[in-house]
Order: sequence, then C-alpha cells, then structure tokens
Amino acid sequence: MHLVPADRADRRTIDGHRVCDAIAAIGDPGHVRTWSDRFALLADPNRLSLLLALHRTGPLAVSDLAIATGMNDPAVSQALRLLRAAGVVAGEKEGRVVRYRVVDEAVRGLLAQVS
Amino acid sequence: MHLVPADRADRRTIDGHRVCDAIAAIGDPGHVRTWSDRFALLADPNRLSLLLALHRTGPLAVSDLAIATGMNDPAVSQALRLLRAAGVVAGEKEGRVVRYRVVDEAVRGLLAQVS
DNA sequence: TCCATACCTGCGCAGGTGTGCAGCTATGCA
DNA sequence: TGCATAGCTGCACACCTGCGCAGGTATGGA
Repeated sequence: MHLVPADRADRRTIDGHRVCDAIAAIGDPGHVRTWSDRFALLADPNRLSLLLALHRTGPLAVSDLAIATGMNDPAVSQALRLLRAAGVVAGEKEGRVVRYRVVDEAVRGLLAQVS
Repeated sequence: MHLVPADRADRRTIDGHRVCDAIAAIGDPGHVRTWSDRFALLADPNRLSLLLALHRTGPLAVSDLAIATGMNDPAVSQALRLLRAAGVVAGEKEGRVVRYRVVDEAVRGLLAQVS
C-alpha cells in the first residue's frame, strides 16, 4: 500500500512501511479536526469547570454557575454560548431562568474520564 | 454545607443547595487545571495526528511522522518537544534516529476514546 | 577528514482566544 | 405602570499559540 500523497512521496523514510501504517492510523483529517475541536472546548479551565458542574450535578442556572466557578455572569454566558454553538450543552428556559445541561455524548464520555 | 467562598457568599442564588453540589463537583482547581492542560495538548489537529499515529502504530521516527502528517520537520520537532515537556511522549535515541512513543496513561485513555 | 542526514532551536509574524466593561433585552412582581 | 433581576451582546484590549524560515548540533559513512 502506498498511502503517501504524491507531493511528499520523494522524501526519505526511516521505516517506510510504518509510515503507511501511521497514515492509516491518523485516518480522515476531518475526523481528526472534529476531535481536536472537541478537545479545545475542554482545554479552558473555566469551561471545563462549567462542564464538570453540569455533568455531575445536572441542570444549573447561569447565575449559580457563576457563583460556583467564581466567574462573572458575562463570562459564563459567553462560555455557554460557545458550548451551545458546538452542540455540547443545551439550555431550557423557565421564566427568566435558563438551566443548562450537557447533551453531547462524546463530551460526556470525556468528562467521565476526568477522575 | 457552605462551600461558597466568603467573597461571593452575598450573591443571590437560584438553587442554593445545587450551588454547593456544583462546587463539590468541580473539586480542586489545580486538578481541573491539570486536565484542561491535558485537553489543550490534544486540541491541535497536528498534535492530535501525531499522538494518534504514535498511539496506534507504536514508536515512530520524527521524519516519518513529518511525512505521515504532512508537517515539516521543525513543526514536528516543536510539537514533540511540547508533548515531551508535558510528559506525554518520550523519545528513544538509536544512532541519529529518535523514535517517540506515548507514555502518559491518562492521554492514552483519551486517545482510545477517539473512535 | 569531509559530507550528508536526522533532529533540534531561536526568532518573528500572523491569527486566534479569553476577559472585562458597558449597555441591552426580557421576565416577573408590586 | 414601574422596577429589579436573569441573562445576553458588542467592543477593545492584552495575551497566547502555531508555523515557517534560517541556522545549529550530532551521528554515521565515504
């Protein structure tokens, strides 16, 4: 199998066959991108705190999240907007209170690994 | 239990008791930081590609990683330096070839979730 | 000794990201 | 109707990060 793209087929390899294995292991670039984007959402301490709180204690209001994390309201709001745009959390409006929860299965799997 | 720090004890809560649950759920800030740093290492498509290649095909040389990912050598080198400084990968020198592998258990767990 | 190779490092730039501030919208109650 | 509260948004700023380029170090062979 020659999985090496033509534009770099002339470069010297150390272990030629393992290069092909590596390319197969990496797989679809779009898929890799999807996962790196997911990891990026968890890469901020504030966002990770929000997600851990939501994941382990269930639906929470924005104000309560702000108090629990020590962030101020706009910061929480913007973080949740980002997470909502990515489909990681969803908010349910009850009167003037919005309670958020984690809805992405892949992210829940990652949060479960945070011991 | 009153887990809310004094500096924000006067703020209004929506669900008072759940705030305490949330604070307990978040846990030690240092621990959260450790994990967000870990996620940050996986948040770059190039670094994630390198780690997936190393994780699924075993030890690989820098040049081969460069060919497999389409990066050029300095970029691979710098990425590996970052990962090595974080204790995620380790390199073994054989002559003038350095083969890297993933040595961090937590990261291996995360990589295993990348289906 | 000389050279090619494998890898590493420093530097500078472009691009993205988190945050605070001020102000806006919308809901509920008196 | 008037007001306080919950939440959202826009903007400007400082900060960080990834990358390419050029050049440096170390190993192995002619």
